[in-house]
Amino acid sequence: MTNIIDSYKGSANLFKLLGHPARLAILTILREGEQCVCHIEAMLKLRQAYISQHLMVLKDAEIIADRRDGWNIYYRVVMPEIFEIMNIMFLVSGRPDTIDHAHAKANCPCPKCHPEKAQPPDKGVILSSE
Amino acid sequence: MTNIIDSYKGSANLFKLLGHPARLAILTILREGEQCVCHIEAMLKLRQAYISQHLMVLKDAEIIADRRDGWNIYYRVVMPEIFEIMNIMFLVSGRPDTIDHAHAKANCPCPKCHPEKAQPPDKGVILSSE
DNA sequence: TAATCACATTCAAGATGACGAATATAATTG
DNA sequence: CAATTATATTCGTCATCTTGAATGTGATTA
Repeated sequence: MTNIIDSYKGSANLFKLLGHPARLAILTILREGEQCVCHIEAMLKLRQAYISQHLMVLKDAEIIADRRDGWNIYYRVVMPEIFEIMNIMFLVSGRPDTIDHAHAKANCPCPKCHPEKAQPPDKGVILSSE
Repeated sequence: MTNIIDSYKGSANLFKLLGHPARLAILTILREGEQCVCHIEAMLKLRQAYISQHLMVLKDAEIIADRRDGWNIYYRVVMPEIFEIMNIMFLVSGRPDTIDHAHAKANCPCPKCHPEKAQPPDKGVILSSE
């Protein structure tokens, strides 16, 4: 523990998590704010279980956190410095640091992507309740 | 290749290289300029062959480059952005981004660490015979 | 040219990570 | 409560990474 090498383990472990293209893609999707799993699924066209596995890894490392809202679970980044790191790396690697969400919204069933379904108009239009 | 995930592979591969404590330590040692392998060896107290293996990996990725001078081979970082990335990560992980070279110089036999041997003042005076 | 020095390379076993398949769970709806 | 929806977890196999041991190589010196 008093070893020089060991003192780099924490940083190395975080870098290791960033060393996977799917996880970099997921984090980029979360750059503009929280998103549900189905949105990520629609964006990346990867199996849901596979995405969940990566989300679990990122959550264990406390890079992201989740929040449930009804059927959906929304993930968000809670370690914003990660984006600064990614920015520089994307610059070096010649990769744009943003990603287009538009085309995914059509395929994502969550209420965030379909606000018109969020408050079913025929339910009795409760504009303000308790 | 037209895949979103694939477009992150380049960045991911670089992150993967940073995902190893020994490599982070080596890069930190090179932060202040080129160093020979024996210096890194003296700093980290790791086997020479092991260090060479990591240096090879970093060189293949064109993060570092080498230069031979007599018996010694000096390595230097040729991708300075890597330090900006490491700076941020070390800040997040609570690790100082510098490393003390002083104690290693005593154990490193290279002429850079022992300038007095670099230019023998008088070749005739042999204080201790072989 | 043989010995020495600094460093590189190869090999192999063990450890870790990736990822598909199948299954489980919590919230919601009817 | 049963069915459905969104998401999580477990398991097993295959691939990659790690790391020690042994050995090879180029530059230098005697």
